[in-house]
Amino acid sequence: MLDLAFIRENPDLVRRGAQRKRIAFDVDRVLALDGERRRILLAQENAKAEQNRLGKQVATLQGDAKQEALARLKSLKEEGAGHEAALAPVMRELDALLRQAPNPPADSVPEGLTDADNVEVRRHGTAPAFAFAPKDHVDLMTARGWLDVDRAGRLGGSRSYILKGDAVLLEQAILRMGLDLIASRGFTPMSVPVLVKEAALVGTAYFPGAEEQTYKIENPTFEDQAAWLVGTSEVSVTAYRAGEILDAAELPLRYAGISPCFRREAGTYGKDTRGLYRVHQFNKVEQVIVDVADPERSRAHLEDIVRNAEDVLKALELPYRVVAVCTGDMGRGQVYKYDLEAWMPSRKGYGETHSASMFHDFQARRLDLRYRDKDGKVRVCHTLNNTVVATPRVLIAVLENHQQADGSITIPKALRPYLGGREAFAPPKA
RNA sequence: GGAGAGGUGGCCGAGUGGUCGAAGGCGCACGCUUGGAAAGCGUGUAUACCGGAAACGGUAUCGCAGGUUCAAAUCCUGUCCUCUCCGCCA
Repeated sequence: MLDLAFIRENPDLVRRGAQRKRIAFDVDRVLALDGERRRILLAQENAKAEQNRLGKQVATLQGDAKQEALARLKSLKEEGAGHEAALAPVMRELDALLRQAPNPPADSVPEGLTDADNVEVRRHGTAPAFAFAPKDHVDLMTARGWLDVDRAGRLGGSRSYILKGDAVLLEQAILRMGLDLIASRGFTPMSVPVLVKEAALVGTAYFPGAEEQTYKIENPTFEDQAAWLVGTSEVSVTAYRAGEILDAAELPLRYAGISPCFRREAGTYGKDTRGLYRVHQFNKVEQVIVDVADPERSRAHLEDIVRNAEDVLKALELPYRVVAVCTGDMGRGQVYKYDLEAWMPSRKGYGETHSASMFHDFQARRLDLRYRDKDGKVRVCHTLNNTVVATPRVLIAVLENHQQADGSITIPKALRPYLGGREAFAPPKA
């Protein structure tokens, strides 16, 4: 969410930002509503002020003077009710509009419409040149009894999967390696709720917007608001300190959330239907940073969390590239966004494995996540997040890239300590 | 699922109709005191919005929503959350 005062003072910047992101947003309507709001508010508060002043005197008054005061109070009360009635629809529309306001992208964000317009920033490693016909991860896994999609479908519907045997150990090894790496860089591991109240989704700016992509709970144990399953622990971790005024001395906060993630993937019928690329439930380690409202520091954090993710991909010995997500593909809240894409032989291309977002105060304002700076002034924080590692998608890259001519799969060195020192998975039994 | 207790400022905790944005304490900041420190003393210490160049003024906020009243932290209704006990279950 943008600050209303910011929109008031920078209407052109906001308008231009919305255009660049290809998001419809009526700045003029917001300005008109804001003016209306302030006009009514002033009248309402003046009436209320007189009411309060008079009300205090009433107790000391007698006879006619008292009756007169009471009559005046009555009319003031009616006047106040009138103002309130006039204000309500203005506020309702203004709040709704404000929640839709897109955060202007940084000047350096590449222009574009879709992910096809994203710009490659750098590339690491090269796609393996197989001297044999490489198998895709589904074949590699099925041959070993590691994957059962058919029975999973019966249990959990489409886009379900069951990992078995070494695939489970490999998955856990990858998650744990990622968690250890991020923890060693000062991020506090956090195991957080995946079942959350709607406020957390609204606060992190997923709602309104992503309701269709999110699983809603039919019978939550609380009734004050809807309950949902998060699509990423970013939601829980970023909202963790919501409503607090943080001490600048404890910033930046660095958290590493670990959780299952749930996504409905509505509207993706027929897309990525084979294998583990697009599933409804997966596991992820996520990095989140909360810091002071300083664009340069935020930018430095963004580069840091991208580097952390790159180091995970390097540890997995995967070729990858970093892309700067273009204006049309980046979403309402982000000021800048990088995707990291690992090489996936079966896709004959790079597939997204990480997504790093810099929000400035967009999420924090909704979350009411603030801090007191050196001068004692309360300010809204900046937030960022990025994947550390997510499975099973990354399994695709790991298994496919590391398959050998003899049918074995080499285990990246960084994972071996987590797999009892094994160096490779043997070829499947004939 | 059943029974009970409770939700007040950064924290503890007082407050049952106006003088309460809220006593007192702790914490924190600044100052005095001191060779230095502690103790002691003094002063200050919420957030949002509106108006104002500013000084400052106004409005709102005692879990949340609504009601009674000229006036609500205080009375009424609903609701959410937390805790304790019983039951059930992992």
